[in-house]
Amino acid sequence: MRNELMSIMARQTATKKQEASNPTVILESFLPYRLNVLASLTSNALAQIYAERFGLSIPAWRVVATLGQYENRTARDIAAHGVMHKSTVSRAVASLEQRGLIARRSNKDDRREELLELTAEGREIYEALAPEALAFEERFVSVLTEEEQKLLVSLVDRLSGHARQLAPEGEVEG
Amino acid sequence: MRNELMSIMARQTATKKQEASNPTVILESFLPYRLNVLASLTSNALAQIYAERFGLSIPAWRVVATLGQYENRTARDIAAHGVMHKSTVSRAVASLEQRGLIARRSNKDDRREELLELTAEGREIYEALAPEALAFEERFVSVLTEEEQKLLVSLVDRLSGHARQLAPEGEVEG
DNA sequence: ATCAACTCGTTGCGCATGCAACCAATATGC
DNA sequence: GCATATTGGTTGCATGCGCAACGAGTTGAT
Repeated sequence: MRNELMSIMARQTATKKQEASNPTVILESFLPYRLNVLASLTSNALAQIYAERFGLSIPAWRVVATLGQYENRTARDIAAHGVMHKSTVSRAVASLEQRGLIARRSNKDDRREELLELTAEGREIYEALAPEALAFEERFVSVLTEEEQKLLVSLVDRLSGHARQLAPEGEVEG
Repeated sequence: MRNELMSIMARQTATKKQEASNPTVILESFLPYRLNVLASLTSNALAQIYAERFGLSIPAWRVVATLGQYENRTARDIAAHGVMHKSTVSRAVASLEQRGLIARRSNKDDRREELLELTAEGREIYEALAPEALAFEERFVSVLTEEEQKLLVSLVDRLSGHARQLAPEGEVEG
């Protein structure tokens, strides 16, 4: 069962021979690398949809997607959930507001934070975008069985939870 | 079994109610999103190791890691394998060469491409880095059983292979 | 009530990134 | 053989990013 990545790299079978004292990172099975590569592949592909068709950056799409699913949420929530820097979210929010796709109303109980929500126009875009995103995902995961898909999500869940714990408190969202 | 991500977002159980005509992307089970978040978490954590301790950027680390595993490879190979833009790799290679960590020799058979390899100093850094990277990975995946780890890699394999096919030819590496 | 510590969000700055144009070398068509 | 297309790699440019500093609001201690 030949796989793609091997075929790219392994012109000869020229993998460095392993000496006991010199551990080698095998990129093909090194999860941080593999996960990043896979994430890039999916990001790039998905980004085409919402960039070309709707003029949204990745952070902007995430804000819209979050507010599409949760009626309202703060910038901080969105940043933490998506492991984005707060300045990234701030700028995405600013541009979406300027385009009239989202609105902010400051929370009476804590006037530092502002609750964000989609405008009617914003929701229109979301409702155009969501089916495309779901269709993309479906194509993307179609190589896996239903069971495998669920399994994958649960593995990713557990890894993400664990990774968040490993990350020192402040480091993730700046 | 409460999970981390839910606890961040689900203050109330305020998920938008689903109407038949308005599909909603559930971010918690939307794989492109989840994979990117997980990749960010691991990248950020790993990056601390090779940035702070060895002054390497992510692309630079990838070049070093590739040449540590495969004796020599071209910039193009490295870019394609890691789904990086060729200009990103070009600059990483330039800086590594300037620091004396890698060397290039142009291929006699095709003088457009240059084979890259670690210098002695480069290999020293690799050999210091590799065990740390492996130790990090071990901690990272320690929430999974051995079987689950293998399973995950194989799922990622299949998804990556499939995603590479979906990506229009030129789009991935510019 | 006051002051320090903390939090949400914004912004100036420097740097890295992707894009597109480019050069040199090779491959392809005629 | 010659012109054209393609490929590996570099670079100028504009954009986006993370960082760190900041303002405004809140919390907690005294």
